[in-house]
Amino acid sequence: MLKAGIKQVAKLSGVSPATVSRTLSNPEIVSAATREKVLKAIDECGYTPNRFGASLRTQKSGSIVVIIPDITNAFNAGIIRSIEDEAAKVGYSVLLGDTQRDPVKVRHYASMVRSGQVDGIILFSQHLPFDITPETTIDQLPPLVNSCEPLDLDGVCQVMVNNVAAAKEAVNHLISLGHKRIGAITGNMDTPSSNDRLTGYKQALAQAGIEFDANLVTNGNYLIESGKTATEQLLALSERPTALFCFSDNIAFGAMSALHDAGLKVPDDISVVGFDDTEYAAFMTPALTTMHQPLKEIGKNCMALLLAQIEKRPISQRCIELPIKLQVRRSTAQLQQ
Amino acid sequence: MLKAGIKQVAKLSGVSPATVSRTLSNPEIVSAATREKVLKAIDECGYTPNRFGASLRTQKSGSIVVIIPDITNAFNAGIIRSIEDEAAKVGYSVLLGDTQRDPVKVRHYASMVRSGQVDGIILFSQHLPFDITPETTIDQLPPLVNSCEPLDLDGVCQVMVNNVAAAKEAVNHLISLGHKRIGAITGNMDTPSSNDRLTGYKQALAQAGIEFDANLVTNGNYLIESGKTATEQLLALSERPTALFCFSDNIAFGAMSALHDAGLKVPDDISVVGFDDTEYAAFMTPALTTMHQPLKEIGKNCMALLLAQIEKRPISQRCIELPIKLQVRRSTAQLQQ
DNA sequence: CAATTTGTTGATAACGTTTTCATTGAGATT
DNA sequence: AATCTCAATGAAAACGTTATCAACAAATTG
Repeated sequence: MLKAGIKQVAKLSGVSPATVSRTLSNPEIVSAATREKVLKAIDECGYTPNRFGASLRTQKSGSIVVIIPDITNAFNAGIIRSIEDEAAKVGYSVLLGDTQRDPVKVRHYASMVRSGQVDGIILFSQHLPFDITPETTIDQLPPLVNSCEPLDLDGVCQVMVNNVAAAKEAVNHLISLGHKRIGAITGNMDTPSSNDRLTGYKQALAQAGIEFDANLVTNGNYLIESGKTATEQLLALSERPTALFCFSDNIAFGAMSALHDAGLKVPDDISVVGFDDTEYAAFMTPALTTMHQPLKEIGKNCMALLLAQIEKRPISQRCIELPIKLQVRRSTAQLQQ
Repeated sequence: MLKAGIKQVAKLSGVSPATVSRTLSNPEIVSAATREKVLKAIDECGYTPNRFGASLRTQKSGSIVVIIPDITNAFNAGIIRSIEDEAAKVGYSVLLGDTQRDPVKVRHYASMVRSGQVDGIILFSQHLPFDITPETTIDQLPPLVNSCEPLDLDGVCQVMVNNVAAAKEAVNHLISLGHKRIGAITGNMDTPSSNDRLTGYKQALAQAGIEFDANLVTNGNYLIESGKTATEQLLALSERPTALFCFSDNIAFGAMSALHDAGLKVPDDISVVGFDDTEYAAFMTPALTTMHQPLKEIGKNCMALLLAQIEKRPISQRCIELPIKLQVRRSTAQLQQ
């Protein structure tokens, strides 16, 4: 029951280590007879190839790291699950790079590609975790795909969602229901996603000829709590909004809580729309109207794009934009006069 | 800018590779002068030690895998975040073993310890993912800690919560409010946690002299949806329950949704208690009374116990039971006559 | 029948570390 | 002065694979 190496297997089956290796990685180039012998020996001594030996030789780790601000967030968790799923299908392992927004941790995880511990990075952040000079070209970077929070660097593989358009669609929905005083509760304003959604909000307003009122936008941080406190602030306004555009479902969840506490009925007294369409959305009371994000597709595309880079395959489209669509439920209604 | 190895550093600083290695892992045994030289050279050529070279030599990967049924679940996500945090502190990486309850994936991830890819396993499952014979002794197993869903094997390190006692406390709370017809919505009944909670439920009932009514327990699966459908079933009973004990917050969330649809007010018409105290609990309407699980502590203890095994330190207490306490909020109230 | 191709296999050399062991020289002890 | 100790270093041998290259037999071709 001692840990068996490739040499033991070789000896046991009467072939060379090379042949054992071939039997495992290129079965078709070894004769049926020897293959059988080797397989039997492997089974007999319970041999499992040592990853480090192989990796050291091939310079491939078979792992990737996903650098993500907070695994606890349902949106992030959904994507990472999809990534894990796709990675597993192609024999890759996923290292969890939960950073809690700590730049030190981000860099730590990013450095793993230098030490060879991972073959590539999926990055959910707008900050490139490397030091680069202006002369640095894209192909000097390690395999990397950037998702959801675009970083400002041409040529990097990205899988995104059009946050401006999505926000616009969300707000247009409210406008079409007769709302004019539409509050907005943002996520962290240091993220591109939140900025883009704010831009979309403004564009929708402008297009409908509604004047932008800075008092109606309150900054949150994508967390439930912030949705609640922001809503309380908005309700304290002398002229309160008749609808709320929340930049995440979590925020909407907090908002609903605050609205209930204030004795307001959704959607009769006030409409609310969320963003993400997490699994909670459909079960809120009332069921939340929200922008549906294609988590599964995001993960899938991230992994595909990363794999192409790792395997140095040509990539036709380095920038993938996934559709995001409005999921209308019961939390929005025609404005009551 | 080519990737530098230890040999380049050695040449650049005029020492041997051995000294470079020592400078990095045992700085104190190399003279200050050479240390400085080496450090300067390292900095100059941007050297990062190759993980595989080191791991091959030391037979240590510096990684662990956490095998968990579903990262999307807020409870699981909370624990894994804590594990990642603790692991990072001691220089370990966390491989994400999200299995979606697929035994094949469980075994795949478990096998990583055999291939050397990870040094240990944190397992959230009641099934041991190895083939063992009756003669197998504990110290033949790889470093392993089992959490939340106890596996039936003496001597394995475990960090647990007393689900029987916790459930009992939850139900006693309802009983103390005058409830007698208390519905239960279970999680997956193939898990020990759910069975234990059901046991606790029955014990509390028995202790209060309330007869157990099988009609009042409905099987869910820890997901929101199941909470909703289970509640609908319970409400269809000729004599419906006056309180609901939900085996997870997600279930409670689904239950609240169903109750609202049925026009019932919580807690006036029916009380609800959950289990987990996820971040959503406090913001439900009404705020959910629930059993608080110490996610952070669970993760912390898991990692500590695993590390002790990896480093072959003596372990005084192999079985850790963490306290779980009732968090009373607004979803439970005195039974109205 | 000789020449060439094809299909299998083995020997061997890396891959990049760490660690053991031996060596050196300087300072301390007799 | 001769020996001993000790700290600092280097040489070299692993760790367990895989890939290259050469070798050999068998099969095909001219």
